[in-house]
Amino acid sequence: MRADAQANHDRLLVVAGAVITEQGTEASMREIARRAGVGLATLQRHFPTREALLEALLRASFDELTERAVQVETSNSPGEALVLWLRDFIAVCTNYRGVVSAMVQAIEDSESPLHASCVAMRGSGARLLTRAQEAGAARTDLDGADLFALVSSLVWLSDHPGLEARAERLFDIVMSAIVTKARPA
Amino acid sequence: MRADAQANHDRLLVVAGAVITEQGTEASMREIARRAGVGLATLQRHFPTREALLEALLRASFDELTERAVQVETSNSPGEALVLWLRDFIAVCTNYRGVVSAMVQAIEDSESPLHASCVAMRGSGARLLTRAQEAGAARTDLDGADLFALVSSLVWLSDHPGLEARAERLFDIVMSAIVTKARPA
DNA sequence: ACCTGAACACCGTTCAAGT
DNA sequence: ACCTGAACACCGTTCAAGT
Repeated sequence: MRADAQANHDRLLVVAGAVITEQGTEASMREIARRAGVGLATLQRHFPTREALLEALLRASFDELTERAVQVETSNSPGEALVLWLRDFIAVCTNYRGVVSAMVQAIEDSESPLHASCVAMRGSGARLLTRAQEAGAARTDLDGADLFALVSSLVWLSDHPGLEARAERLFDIVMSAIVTKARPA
Repeated sequence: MRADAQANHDRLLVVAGAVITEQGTEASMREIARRAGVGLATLQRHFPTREALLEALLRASFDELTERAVQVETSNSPGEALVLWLRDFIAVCTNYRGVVSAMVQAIEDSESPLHASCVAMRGSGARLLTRAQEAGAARTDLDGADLFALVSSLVWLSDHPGLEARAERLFDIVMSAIVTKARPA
C-alpha cells in the first residue's frame, strides 16, 4: 500500500472509532469521512461497507476474546469459565452501541465481513457451554447458538440509554438459571 | 373531520398496515403515502411521526391486551396467567417487525405517542408478575420493568429472520427459570 | 379545511476526471 | 495507484400555493 493510502487507512480507523463511540454503529459514513478530512469515496474504497469498517474496528477485540476463551478454560471451573468469558464478550459488544445488532445480522449472512468473527465468538461460547454441561454445571436444554442469541439479546437491551444496569442484572438472573456452581468465592 | 379526510385517514391506516407488515416499522413513509395515493405531506398531517402511525396501528391490539390481562387473572392460576398473557403480548409485538424496538425507545420518552401504551403493557405484566410472586409461583429477584425488558429482548431476537423458533424456545427456557407451576396440564 | 408539489438538508453509491 | 467532486436515487421535514 502506498504511504499516503496507509496514512488515510490508519486515520480513518481512529476517526471511525471516535465517531462510532459517540453515535453508534449507524453513524453517518459521510461524517466519518468528513472528520478524517477525506472524500466519502476514499472511505468507501478502504472499507467498502459499514460492516467492513466495523470488522476492522473489532478484529483486535475479537482475537483477544478467542485467546481469552482458552485462558478461562484452563484456569477456571467450567461454570466459572463460561460466565467470565461471557462477561468479557459483553464488554466488547457494549463498547460500540449497535455492535450486537450487526453481529446478529451477520451471523445469518455468510457474505458479511463480520460473519467469520461472529461464528468464532459463537463457537468459543459454545465450547465453554458444552464443557460446563458435561461437568454438570449448566443446564442441558440449550445449545451454543441459543446462548449466543440470549446473551446478544441482553446486550441489545443495554444499548438503550437507561437500561444498562437492568441488562446487567438480567444477565445475572439468566446466568443463575443456566449455570450452577458458577460464582467464585 | 371532513369526509375526504376521513377516507384518507382510513386508507392510510390500511395501507400502512400492509407496508409495515411487509417491511417492518422502519418502512419508508413515502412508500406508504405513494401506495395510498396521497402526498407525503398528507400522511404526515394525519400521523405527524412514525410513532403516531404505529400507535394508531397498535391501539386496538394494546386495548385487547389490557382486557386480556384481567381475563387471565380471573380464570387462571397466578403462574399460568403470567405466562399466557406474556405469550399474547409477544404475539402482538411480533405482528410487525420492529415494534418492540419502538416500544423500548418509547418507554423512556414520555413525549412519544407510544409511551402511554408501553407503560400500560409494562403495568399489566407487572401486576401479573406480582400476583405470581405473592403466590410463590415466580422468583422474586426481578420486577415488572425487568420482565418487560427481558421479554422485549426476546421479541427483538425473533424479529430477525431465522431466529423466531429459537426465540420461542428461549422464552420457554427463561420462563421455566422464572415461573414455577406455570404449565397447564 | 384539506391537499399538493416543490424545496431543503440529509443519506449511501457510483463513476468520470484529476494528480 | 490513489483520491476527489459531482451526479444519482433515496430519505423525512417544511411550507407556500392551490382547491
